[in-house]
Order: sequence, then structure tokens, then C-alpha cells
Amino acid sequence: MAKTSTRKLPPGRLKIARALKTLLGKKDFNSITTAEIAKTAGVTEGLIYKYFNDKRDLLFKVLLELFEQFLLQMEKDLKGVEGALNKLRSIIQSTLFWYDQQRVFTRILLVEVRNSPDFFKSDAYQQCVRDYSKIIMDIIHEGIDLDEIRKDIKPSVIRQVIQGSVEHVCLPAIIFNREIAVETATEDLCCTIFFGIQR
Amino acid sequence: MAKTSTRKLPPGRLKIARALKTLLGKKDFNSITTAEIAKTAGVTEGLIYKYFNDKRDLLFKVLLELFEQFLLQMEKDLKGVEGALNKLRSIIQSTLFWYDQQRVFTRILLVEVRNSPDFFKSDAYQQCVRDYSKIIMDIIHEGIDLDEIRKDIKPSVIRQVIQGSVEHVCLPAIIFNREIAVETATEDLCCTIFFGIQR
DNA sequence: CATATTAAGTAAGTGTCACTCACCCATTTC
DNA sequence: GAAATGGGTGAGTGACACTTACTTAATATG
Repeated sequence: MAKTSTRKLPPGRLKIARALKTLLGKKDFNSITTAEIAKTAGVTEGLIYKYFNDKRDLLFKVLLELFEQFLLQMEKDLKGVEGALNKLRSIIQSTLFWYDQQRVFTRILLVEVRNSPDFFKSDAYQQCVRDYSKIIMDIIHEGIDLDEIRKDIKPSVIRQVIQGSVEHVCLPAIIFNREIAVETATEDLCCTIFFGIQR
Repeated sequence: MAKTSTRKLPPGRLKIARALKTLLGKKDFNSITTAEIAKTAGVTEGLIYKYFNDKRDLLFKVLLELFEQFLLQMEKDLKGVEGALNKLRSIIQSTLFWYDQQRVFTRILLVEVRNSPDFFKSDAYQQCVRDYSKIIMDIIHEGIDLDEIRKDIKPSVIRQVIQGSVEHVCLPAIIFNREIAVETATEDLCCTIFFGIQR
């Protein structure tokens, strides 16, 4: 398993990653300079390019690391939950909670990486994003098999609706620095997605 | 009304905007240089800054122009449609169709502008994006009043689910250059959102 | 145990790019 | 006919992402 361990990595690398995370709490990625990252990390600019292909690659690696933590937490939350719909609710809640707590992670994922074509070749996308989607897909299939979820909608559409809704609820909160009302948002979303909007 | 008319604008300005649109068909915004834009437009680099505050502002103005066309088309499609749910279906279909046809527009809106904080101060956001949201909100309220749509879900959540779902369906198509199956996607989305996923 | 090898980290660049500034040249306006 | 206005130019500049050649420290090897 290609786990990104925190151990064994050189201190400079860790300091650089930590520096970017810190800076992303204050300003957007584009207006952060490599000089600034190096200074915050307490290393020289050149060292960044020892460990990362370029500035964006550093961003992807930071996202990867945070995403792995998120997936771990999500699967922990999922343990012991019975029923496909309950599992989907659990995922929605875990996601909203994590997005609210880990603002830097969410900002990277929802706004900073989308525009780099390279992102979709990165480990963060190829491993984590796809993993996340797959977990949801598996639950949907399970729900269909066990007659909890309608058979006449394409599972992929159900997944898109769930993921799209969650992201769209969080986006304004992330951009305008508002908090996410995790509990109520979870209920609102589940209520809407599970039962539909028609009277 | 602060309409962005195509008339009366100096030819250089039009050529610059057209050049960016052309280039965005081939590569992402970040890897397009101002020199390239100027060359494609057949003007000098300096002229860009006569008409636009900076490179990103040019992007926002191009988006504004395309968005206004989209809103016009959408409202035309909406004419004569009766019933809130039918109106929502019409909007979803118009959006999917436009997103599929106007790839450059969609790429700008869904992937290129999100990461600039300035975008949310731009006319494209303040006028068009909010206008689009408002049109949907009004229909939802109408649907609730006329007992077509459930009263027990917050209208804003319904809007988020609709917009989020549509965008999430289109995003992979835009990024990986796949076509959008407008008709089937419309039905799939409406079916899911109107009636829910629960058996 | 000396030496070769690799890895961590540095320091001084360099080319490119977004953006600026001073300046034309043609109309229009008074 | 001078002044003002608006479209357009082209040379320049600072900042920034990234490179390259080098130093030092740790590790492995004959």
C-alpha cells in the first residue's frame, strides 16, 4: 500500500508542507510566493524543488496528506452503521464536519486545484478522490441490492447528486468564511435527496 | 440596465476578448500568456491593460458577456412553461445544453474563476451568477406557494441541490472533454431530485 | 577505517511573465 | 486651430517560479 507516512520524511519537507498549510489559512494559493513558503518554513527556496516538482505539485501533496486523514476518519465514522441510507447519511455528515473543521483542506479541494489539468493525474485525485467516490458508489449498489434505494436511477447519477449537493452547500461557507451548520445541513440534505422535493 | 452591449466597444477590446475565448478552447487560463493573447488578437500587450485591470479581469469580462447570452437563452426557453417543477426541468435542460455547447464558458465558470477571490466582486458574479440563482429561487418559492413543492425543506437547500447536482454532472464532462447527454441527464436529474432516491 | 555514495540543504542566479509608462496619432469639440 | 479625448504602440521593469552548481552531513561499502 502506497501510504504517505509522516515518518521517515526529511524535516525540510515537512516544514515546507506545514508552511504552505499555514499560509493557505491566510491567503489564496496564487498569491503565496515560493519565497514566502521558504521563509515561513525556515529553509531556502531551492529546497522546495528537491521534494516537489513545482509549486502546484506541493499543493497536491499537501492535499493528498490531508485527504488520507479525512478518509480514515470517514471510515471510522462509518463503522457500525447499518443500512445504505444510514451509511450515506453518515458520509454526508462526516464530510460536512470535516469540511467545516479543515478549511484549508476544503479550500484546496474545492477551489484551488480544479483549474490545474495536472491535478487529475496527481495521487490526490487518482487515489483519494476516486476512493471517496468509490466508497459512495459501493454503498449505493448495496442499497439497490437490498431494496433500500430505487433501481430505476443510475447509481452514478445518485452519486453525482450527493457529492454535488454537499459541495455546493459548503462552497459559499468556505469562500465567504461562514460556518457550516453540520447537523441541520445533514438533515436538510438527506431529507431532500432521500425523499425528493415534490409534494 | 447595465447591459454589456457588443456594439460601441472599440475593436481592440473585442479582438482581445475574442482572442482569449479562442485560446481557452485549446489550453487552460494559467498557461495562456498575455503576450499570446495580444498576438492572437493582433494588438500589443499594453492595450489589454487599457481595457482590463489585469489578466483575470479580462477573464471575468469574457465570462460576463457569455453569461448574459446564456441567461437570455434560458429565459427564452422558460417562456410558456407552466408549473414550478416543469420550470425547474426547463432550467436544468437549458443549463446542461448550454454547458455542453459553450465549453469555454463552462470551463471558465466551473473551473477557472473559483480560485480568485476577486471573482466574487466582479459583475459576472454579482450580476449573472446571483441572477441565475435568483431565478431558481423564485421558481422554488412559487412551487411551494402553489403546493407543488414540499414546504418542509428550506428553499435555499433545494436550490443548492439542484445547482450542485447539475454542476457535478457537467464537471467531468468539461474536464475530460466528454460530451453531455443532455436529454437523459435532464431526466435522470429531475427524476432523482423530484422524487428522491429512496425506494 | 578510509572512502565512495547518497541525501539534505544552500546560494546565487536566470528567463519569463504580468503589468507600467511615456508616447503617438486620429477624431472630435469648442 | 488649439485643446481634449480615446484608440493604440513599444520599450521597459520588478517579481516570481524555477535551475544549477555547490557544500555539508550521514550512510554504506571495500
